[in-house]
Amino acid sequence: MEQYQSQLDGIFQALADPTRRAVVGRLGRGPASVGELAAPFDMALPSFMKHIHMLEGAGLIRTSKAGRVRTCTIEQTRLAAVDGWLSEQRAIWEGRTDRLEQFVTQDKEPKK
Amino acid sequence: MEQYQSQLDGIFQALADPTRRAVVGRLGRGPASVGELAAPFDMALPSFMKHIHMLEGAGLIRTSKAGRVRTCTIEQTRLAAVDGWLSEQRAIWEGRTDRLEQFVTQDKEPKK
DNA sequence: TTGATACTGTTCCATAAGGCTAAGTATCAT
DNA sequence: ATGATACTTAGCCTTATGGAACAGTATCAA
Repeated sequence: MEQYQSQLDGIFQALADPTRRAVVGRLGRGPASVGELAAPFDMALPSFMKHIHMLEGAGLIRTSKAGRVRTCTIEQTRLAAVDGWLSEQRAIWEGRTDRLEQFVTQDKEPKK
Repeated sequence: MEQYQSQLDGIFQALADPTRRAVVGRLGRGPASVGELAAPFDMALPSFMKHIHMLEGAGLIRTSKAGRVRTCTIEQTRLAAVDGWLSEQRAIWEGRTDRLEQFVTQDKEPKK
């Protein structure tokens, strides 16, 4: 609950860059290698890798290496934290300040 | 549509700090002066003001001065941009890559 | 008109972010 | 065994962030 805040720091920070948001968007279509992900960007690989590391650090993606290829996968559940924070805000300004704990501490369930 | 991205940069960046998220949370309960907002934080006023400026720059709050007091108000519609981006992501990984324009360019309507 | 209040403006500082190049390692293909 | 591929590591550079102190301005209250 204290670390909820620092997690949000990392998540929002990671999403505050267009390159990283684009990577998240791409990974939404399915896993991809670092090379594939980097291709669309006019940027040296080491620079691009920093973005990958930051996304992984924020928990927004997972990566694993097979041979010389590192494959990245999106971690959808982490975006739920953003969703949770938004719900929290909405709850506040709608006057429903109760039930906040639910948004904050548990992963949001498929809201269908 | 190009500036949609740089707007998101600013919004996510602004939300990537716990002080600023706390201010957003507080303003969700109603307008407040800079002094009131700053009170809970162990921070010099000029430092705190930087956060206010950043939030205003991102369009997340509006401020106006009456006499010597500057009052801040939340701009709920700006958080809708975050909501829109999230919807976009969800649309992508659910395979519905059509209709993206709608999420991107127009304010989301109350999704009741 | 004096003093307190509520910011503002300016400058400084340390660290982090985002980019680069150059060189290194580990696989895979031949 | 060699060369190409796919990252990695290590520095370096510039700008942005988040904090501080200190002095300044504009109100409001007495």
